[in-house]
Amino acid sequence: MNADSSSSHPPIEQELLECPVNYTLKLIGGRWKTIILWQLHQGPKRFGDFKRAINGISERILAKQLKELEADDLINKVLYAEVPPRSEYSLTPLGQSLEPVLKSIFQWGIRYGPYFVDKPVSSATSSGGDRPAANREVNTTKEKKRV
Amino acid sequence: MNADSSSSHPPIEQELLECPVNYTLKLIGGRWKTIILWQLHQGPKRFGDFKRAINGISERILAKQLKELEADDLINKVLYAEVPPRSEYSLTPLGQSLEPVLKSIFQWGIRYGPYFVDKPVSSATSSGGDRPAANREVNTTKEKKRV
DNA sequence: CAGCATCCTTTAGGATACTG
DNA sequence: CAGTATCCTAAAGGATGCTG
Repeated sequence: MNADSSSSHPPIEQELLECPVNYTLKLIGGRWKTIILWQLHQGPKRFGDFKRAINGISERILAKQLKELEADDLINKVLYAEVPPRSEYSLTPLGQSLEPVLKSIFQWGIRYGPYFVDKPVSSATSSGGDRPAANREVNTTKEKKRV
Repeated sequence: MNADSSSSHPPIEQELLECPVNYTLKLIGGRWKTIILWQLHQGPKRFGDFKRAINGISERILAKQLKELEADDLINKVLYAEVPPRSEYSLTPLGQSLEPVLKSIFQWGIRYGPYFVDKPVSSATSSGGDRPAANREVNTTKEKKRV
Protein backbone atom coordinates (compact mmCIF):
# COMPACT_ATOMS: atom_id res chain seq x y z
CA MET A 1 0.00 0.00 0.00
CA ASN A 2 1.14 3.34 -0.78
CA ALA A 3 0.17 5.91 1.72
CA ASP A 4 2.14 8.55 0.04
CA SER A 5 -0.69 10.03 -1.86
CA SER A 6 -3.02 9.94 1.05
CA SER A 7 -3.79 13.24 2.52
CA SER A 8 -2.76 12.24 5.97
CA HIS A 9 -0.45 9.73 7.45
CA PRO A 10 -1.20 6.30 8.77
CA PRO A 11 -2.94 5.84 12.06
CA ILE A 12 -0.99 6.35 15.16
CA GLU A 13 -0.25 3.17 16.95
CA GLN A 14 -1.76 2.51 20.26
CA GLU A 15 1.54 2.54 22.05
CA LEU A 16 2.26 5.97 20.75
CA LEU A 17 -1.09 7.17 21.81
CA GLU A 18 -0.38 5.97 25.26
CA CYS A 19 2.57 8.24 25.44
CA PRO A 20 1.71 11.91 25.18
CA VAL A 21 5.33 12.72 24.57
CA ASN A 22 5.48 10.52 21.53
CA TYR A 23 2.16 11.83 20.39
CA THR A 24 3.43 15.38 20.40
CA LEU A 25 6.68 14.36 18.81
CA LYS A 26 4.78 12.64 16.08
CA LEU A 27 3.11 15.88 15.14
CA ILE A 28 6.15 18.10 15.13
CA GLY A 29 8.84 15.53 14.46
CA GLY A 30 9.06 15.90 10.73
CA ARG A 31 12.30 17.03 9.24
CA TRP A 32 11.03 20.53 8.47
CA LYS A 33 7.92 20.86 10.54
CA THR A 34 9.35 22.89 13.34
CA ILE A 35 10.91 25.22 10.83
CA ILE A 36 7.59 25.65 9.10
CA LEU A 37 5.82 26.25 12.36
CA TRP A 38 8.44 28.69 13.44
CA GLN A 39 8.16 30.65 10.25
CA LEU A 40 4.42 30.72 10.49
CA HIS A 41 4.75 32.06 13.94
CA GLN A 42 6.01 35.22 12.34
CA GLY A 43 2.99 35.50 10.12
CA PRO A 44 1.16 33.84 7.25
CA LYS A 45 3.17 32.49 4.39
CA ARG A 46 2.64 31.17 0.92
CA PHE A 47 3.90 27.97 -0.58
CA GLY A 48 6.55 29.79 -2.53
CA ASP A 49 7.65 31.63 0.58
CA PHE A 50 8.57 28.39 2.24
CA LYS A 51 10.25 27.16 -0.87
CA ARG A 52 12.43 30.20 -0.89
CA ALA A 53 12.96 30.52 2.83
CA ILE A 54 13.75 26.94 3.63
CA ASN A 55 16.92 26.03 1.95
CA GLY A 56 17.16 22.51 0.67
CA ILE A 57 13.58 21.41 0.93
CA SER A 58 11.98 19.82 -2.08
CA GLU A 59 8.53 20.71 -3.28
CA ARG A 60 7.17 17.29 -2.66
CA ILE A 61 8.33 17.20 0.91
CA LEU A 62 7.20 20.71 1.57
CA ALA A 63 3.75 19.92 0.26
CA LYS A 64 3.70 16.74 2.27
CA GLN A 65 4.68 18.27 5.54
CA LEU A 66 2.27 21.13 5.04
CA LYS A 67 -0.45 18.63 4.38
CA GLU A 68 0.32 16.69 7.49
CA LEU A 69 0.44 19.81 9.59
CA GLU A 70 -2.89 20.78 8.16
CA ALA A 71 -4.36 17.35 8.78
CA ASP A 72 -3.17 17.63 12.35
CA ASP A 73 -4.90 20.96 12.63
CA LEU A 74 -1.74 22.82 13.38
CA ILE A 75 -1.94 25.04 10.37
CA ASN A 76 -4.63 26.45 8.14
CA LYS A 77 -4.51 26.64 4.42
CA VAL A 78 -6.47 28.88 2.15
CA LEU A 79 -6.24 28.44 -1.56
CA TYR A 80 -7.40 31.41 -3.52
CA ALA A 81 -8.89 30.31 -6.78
CA GLU A 82 -7.27 32.97 -8.77
CA VAL A 83 -5.02 32.72 -11.65
CA PRO A 84 -2.26 32.36 -10.98
CA PRO A 85 -3.27 30.57 -7.81
CA ARG A 86 -2.28 31.83 -4.43
CA SER A 87 -2.06 29.97 -1.17
CA GLU A 88 -1.87 31.19 2.33
CA TYR A 89 -0.78 29.18 5.30
CA SER A 90 -1.22 30.26 8.86
CA LEU A 91 -1.17 28.84 12.34
CA THR A 92 -4.31 27.51 13.91
CA PRO A 93 -4.87 28.16 17.59
CA LEU A 94 -3.61 24.66 18.18
CA GLY A 95 -0.50 25.44 16.22
CA GLN A 96 -0.01 28.57 18.23
CA SER A 97 -0.34 26.61 21.40
CA LEU A 98 2.83 24.79 20.49
CA GLU A 99 4.90 27.85 20.98
CA PRO A 100 5.97 27.20 24.56
CA VAL A 101 6.84 23.66 23.63
CA LEU A 102 8.97 24.70 20.70
CA LYS A 103 10.53 27.34 22.83
CA SER A 104 11.39 24.84 25.50
CA ILE A 105 12.97 22.53 22.96
CA PHE A 106 14.74 25.46 21.43
CA GLN A 107 16.13 26.67 24.72
CA TRP A 108 17.54 23.30 25.57
CA GLY A 109 19.21 23.07 22.21
CA ILE A 110 20.73 26.47 22.64
CA ARG A 111 21.94 25.71 26.08
CA TYR A 112 23.32 22.26 25.64
CA GLY A 113 23.88 21.99 21.94
CA PRO A 114 26.84 23.20 19.95
CA TYR A 115 25.72 26.81 19.93
CA PHE A 116 27.81 29.49 21.44
CA VAL A 117 25.14 31.84 22.45
CA ASP A 118 25.86 32.63 26.04
CA LYS A 119 29.48 33.18 25.31
CA PRO A 120 29.72 36.91 25.19
CA VAL A 121 33.10 37.57 26.68
CA SER A 122 35.93 35.48 27.94
CA SER A 123 37.97 34.65 24.91
CA ALA A 124 39.79 32.15 27.00
CA THR A 125 38.86 28.54 27.24
CA SER A 126 35.22 27.99 26.86
CA SER A 127 35.66 24.77 28.68
CA GLY A 128 33.73 25.99 31.63
CA GLY A 129 30.61 24.75 30.01
CA ASP A 130 31.99 22.48 27.45
CA ARG A 131 29.39 20.26 26.02
CA PRO A 132 29.66 16.81 24.66
CA ALA A 133 28.50 18.07 21.31
CA ALA A 134 26.54 15.05 20.52
CA ASN A 135 27.90 13.54 17.47
CA ARG A 136 26.27 10.44 16.38
CA GLU A 137 27.66 10.13 12.95
CA VAL A 138 31.12 10.06 14.28
CA ASN A 139 30.79 8.16 17.41
CA THR A 140 32.92 9.77 19.99
CA THR A 141 35.23 7.21 21.34
CA LYS A 142 34.08 6.80 24.76
CA GLU A 143 35.41 4.36 27.21
CA LYS A 144 32.93 2.04 28.69
CA LYS A 145 32.76 1.82 32.39
CA ARG A 146 33.34 -1.58 33.69
CA VAL A 147 33.21 -2.72 37.23
CA MET B 1 -4.00 40.16 1.87
CA ASN B 2 -0.52 41.07 2.43
CA ALA B 3 1.31 42.05 -0.62
CA ASP B 4 4.78 40.80 -0.22
CA SER B 5 5.91 37.66 1.38
CA SER B 6 9.32 38.83 2.33
CA SER B 7 7.56 40.39 5.25
CA SER B 8 9.14 41.99 8.20
CA HIS B 9 11.81 39.62 8.88
CA PRO B 10 15.34 38.74 8.05
CA PRO B 11 15.88 35.16 7.03
CA ILE B 12 19.09 34.76 8.92
CA GLU B 13 17.49 34.71 12.27
CA GLN B 14 15.09 31.99 11.32
CA GLU B 15 17.81 29.68 10.21
CA LEU B 16 19.57 30.14 13.47
CA LEU B 17 16.44 29.67 15.42
CA GLU B 18 15.35 26.44 13.89
CA CYS B 19 18.58 24.62 14.32
CA PRO B 20 18.54 24.12 18.08
CA VAL B 21 15.05 22.71 17.87
CA ASN B 22 16.06 20.12 15.35
CA TYR B 23 19.19 19.44 17.32
CA THR B 24 17.22 18.62 20.42
CA LEU B 25 14.71 16.63 18.48
CA LYS B 26 17.51 14.63 16.99
CA LEU B 27 18.60 13.51 20.41
CA ILE B 28 15.25 12.56 21.81
CA GLY B 29 13.42 11.82 18.60
CA GLY B 30 13.93 8.09 18.54
CA ARG B 31 10.92 5.88 18.63
CA TRP B 32 11.49 4.86 22.25
CA LYS B 33 13.94 7.34 23.57
CA THR B 34 11.58 9.50 25.48
CA ILE B 35 10.06 6.45 27.08
CA ILE B 36 13.49 5.27 28.12
CA LEU B 37 14.37 8.67 29.49
CA TRP B 38 11.10 8.86 31.28
CA GLN B 39 11.61 5.52 32.93
CA LEU B 40 15.11 6.43 33.94
CA HIS B 41 13.76 9.51 35.52
CA GLN B 42 12.21 7.24 38.07
CA GLY B 43 15.50 5.61 38.86
CA PRO B 44 18.21 3.39 37.39
CA LYS B 45 17.16 0.45 35.30
CA ARG B 46 18.67 -2.63 33.78
CA PHE B 47 18.49 -3.83 30.24
CA GLY B 48 15.95 -6.43 31.12
CA ASP B 49 13.88 -3.91 32.98
CA PHE B 50 13.37 -1.96 29.82
CA LYS B 51 12.67 -5.08 27.87
CA ARG B 52 9.93 -5.93 30.26
CA ALA B 53 8.61 -2.45 30.83
CA ILE B 54 8.47 -1.29 27.26
CA ASN B 55 5.99 -3.35 25.40
CA GLY B 56 6.83 -4.13 21.84
CA ILE B 57 10.41 -3.06 21.67
CA SER B 58 12.91 -5.45 20.20
CA GLU B 59 16.24 -6.14 21.79
CA ARG B 60 18.17 -4.77 18.90
CA ILE B 61 16.34 -1.50 18.92
CA LEU B 62 16.51 -1.21 22.66
CA ALA B 63 20.24 -1.73 22.60
CA LYS B 64 20.59 0.70 19.77
CA GLN B 65 18.64 3.47 21.34
CA LEU B 66 20.40 2.98 24.63
CA LYS B 67 23.68 3.21 22.83
CA GLU B 68 22.71 6.39 21.08
CA LEU B 69 21.48 7.94 24.28
CA GLU B 70 24.76 6.99 25.87
CA ALA B 71 26.76 8.40 22.98
CA ASP B 72 24.81 11.62 23.33
CA ASP B 73 25.68 11.68 27.00
CA LEU B 74 22.11 11.56 28.11
CA ILE B 75 22.46 8.31 29.99
CA ASN B 76 25.17 6.42 31.78
CA LYS B 77 25.77 2.75 31.54
CA VAL B 78 27.59 0.53 33.94
CA LEU B 79 28.21 -3.05 33.07
CA TYR B 80 29.03 -5.22 36.02
CA ALA B 81 31.37 -7.97 34.96
CA GLU B 82 29.62 -10.60 36.94
CA VAL B 83 28.15 -13.83 35.90
CA PRO B 84 25.48 -13.53 34.84
CA PRO B 85 26.18 -10.00 33.72
CA ARG B 86 24.27 -7.08 35.04
CA SER B 87 23.81 -3.66 33.54
CA GLU B 88 22.67 -0.46 35.04
CA TYR B 89 21.49 2.55 33.17
CA SER B 90 20.94 5.94 34.70
CA LEU B 91 20.50 9.53 33.68
CA THR B 92 23.46 11.81 33.31
CA PRO B 93 23.11 15.41 34.46
CA LEU B 94 22.52 16.30 30.85
CA GLY B 95 19.81 13.71 30.64
CA GLN B 96 18.25 15.09 33.77
CA SER B 97 18.32 18.54 32.29
CA LEU B 98 15.88 17.34 29.68
CA GLU B 99 13.16 16.95 32.25
CA PRO B 100 11.48 20.31 31.74
CA VAL B 101 11.59 19.79 28.00
CA LEU B 102 10.02 16.38 28.20
CA LYS B 103 7.51 17.71 30.64
CA SER B 104 6.59 20.51 28.30
CA ILE B 105 6.12 18.09 25.43
CA PHE B 106 4.23 15.76 27.68
CA GLN B 107 1.89 18.44 28.92
CA TRP B 108 1.03 19.53 25.44
CA GLY B 109 0.28 15.97 24.45
CA ILE B 110 -1.95 15.51 27.45
CA ARG B 111 -3.74 18.71 26.88
CA TYR B 112 -4.28 18.62 23.16
CA GLY B 113 -3.92 14.98 22.33
CA PRO B 114 -6.61 12.33 22.47
CA TYR B 115 -6.42 11.99 26.19
CA PHE B 116 -9.50 12.58 28.10
CA VAL B 117 -8.21 14.35 31.07
CA ASP B 118 -11.33 16.24 31.69
CA LYS B 119 -10.38 18.26 34.58
CA PRO B 120 -13.51 18.12 36.64
CA VAL B 121 -13.36 21.14 38.79
CA SER B 122 -10.12 22.95 38.99
CA SER B 123 -10.73 26.50 38.13
CA ALA B 124 -7.53 27.23 36.40
CA THR B 125 -5.00 24.65 35.46
CA SER B 126 -2.19 26.70 34.11
CA SER B 127 -2.98 28.69 31.07
CA GLY B 128 -5.46 28.60 28.28
CA GLY B 129 -8.43 26.42 28.08
CA ASP B 130 -9.93 24.44 25.27
CA ARG B 131 -8.75 21.42 23.44
CA PRO B 132 -9.65 20.40 19.93
CA ALA B 133 -8.57 16.79 20.27
CA ALA B 134 -6.45 16.23 17.28
CA ASN B 135 -7.46 13.20 15.38
CA ARG B 136 -5.11 11.81 12.85
CA GLU B 137 -6.39 8.38 12.02
CA VAL B 138 -9.74 9.44 10.80
CA ASN B 139 -9.07 12.31 8.60
CA THR B 140 -11.93 14.32 9.76
CA THR B 141 -13.88 15.37 6.78
CA LYS B 142 -12.35 18.63 6.39
CA GLU B 143 -13.29 20.65 3.47
CA LYS B 144 -10.77 22.82 1.91
CA LYS B 145 -11.40 26.42 2.12
CA ARG B 146 -11.73 28.04 -1.20
CA VAL B 147 -12.22 31.64 -1.87
C1' DC C 1 21.53 -11.63 31.30
C1' DA C 2 23.05 -8.52 28.09
C1' DG C 3 23.48 -7.64 23.64
C1' DC C 4 25.62 -8.41 18.95
C1' DA C 5 25.01 -10.26 14.02
C1' DT C 6 22.27 -11.00 10.23
C1' DC C 7 18.53 -10.39 7.67
C1' DC C 8 14.33 -7.92 6.37
C1' DT C 9 10.23 -4.32 6.28
C1' DT C 10 8.64 0.21 6.69
C1' DT C 11 8.96 5.02 6.63
C1' DA C 12 10.98 9.45 5.78
C1' DG C 13 12.84 12.19 2.70
C1' DG C 14 14.36 13.68 -1.98
C1' DA C 15 14.99 14.96 -7.41
C1' DT C 16 12.59 16.15 -11.13
C1' DA C 17 9.10 16.41 -14.78
C1' DC C 18 4.69 17.76 -15.39
C1' DT C 19 -0.34 19.95 -14.81
C1' DG C 20 -4.45 23.15 -13.68
C1' DC D 1 1.95 29.66 -8.65
C1' DA D 2 0.92 25.74 -6.30
C1' DG D 3 1.16 21.90 -6.26
C1' DT D 4 1.12 16.10 -8.24
C1' DA D 5 3.17 11.95 -10.15
C1' DT D 6 6.84 8.96 -10.53
C1' DC D 7 10.82 7.08 -9.19
C1' DC D 8 14.59 6.56 -5.90
C1' DT D 9 17.88 6.54 -1.58
C1' DA D 10 18.63 6.42 3.14
C1' DA D 11 17.54 5.63 7.58
C1' DA D 12 14.69 3.85 11.15
C1' DG D 13 12.83 0.07 13.05
C1' DG D 14 12.07 -5.01 13.67
C1' DA D 15 12.50 -10.55 14.20
C1' DT D 16 15.37 -13.85 15.70
C1' DG D 17 19.44 -16.82 16.55
C1' DC D 18 23.72 -16.83 18.87
C1' DT D 19 27.58 -15.81 22.33
C1' DG D 20 30.37 -14.36 26.54
